[in-house]
Amino acid sequence: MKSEPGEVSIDDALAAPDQTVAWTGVRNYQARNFMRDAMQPGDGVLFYHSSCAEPGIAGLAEVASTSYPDETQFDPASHYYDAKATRETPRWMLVDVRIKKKTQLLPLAELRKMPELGGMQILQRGNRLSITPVTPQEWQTISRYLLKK
DNA sequence: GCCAACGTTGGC
DNA sequence: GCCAACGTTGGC
Repeated sequence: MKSEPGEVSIDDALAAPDQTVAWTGVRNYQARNFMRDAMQPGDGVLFYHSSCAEPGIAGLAEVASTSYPDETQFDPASHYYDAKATRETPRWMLVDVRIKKKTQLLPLAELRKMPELGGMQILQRGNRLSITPVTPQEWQTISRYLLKK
């Protein structure tokens, strides 16, 4: 899951109550559908810093809730306000994400050097989705790399 | 700041 | 439903 550290960094998430943040601001249907339909509490999350000086994986997290409406869609003062969304028929759903471990940054450039990750969705040309699935093999490769001393 | 790639919008 | 125009993402 991508986050711009200028908005919510892994340190921001660590400082939040219960190390948990609501994943607000997703306004892409595919990404929303992953949160709404595919994610379960306890699922592993790679916390990725995007649009910053050093893009890459900053730590390990987990899905900490089932999906529920993103409050920011109802708030006219929010950058993420959506006039077409109502409380009766919300358009944007999110999940809570709890940080489990901040790690050394695993930079995008390093990810690209790992042959086992050649098929990883986030590394594909033109990928822009802020939430993408990770295969068990990719998870193994990355979490081992992150947790090794 | 550039720009490739992709998503969304809206006229027809 | 098509598709051109426009907006956004995100690495570099």
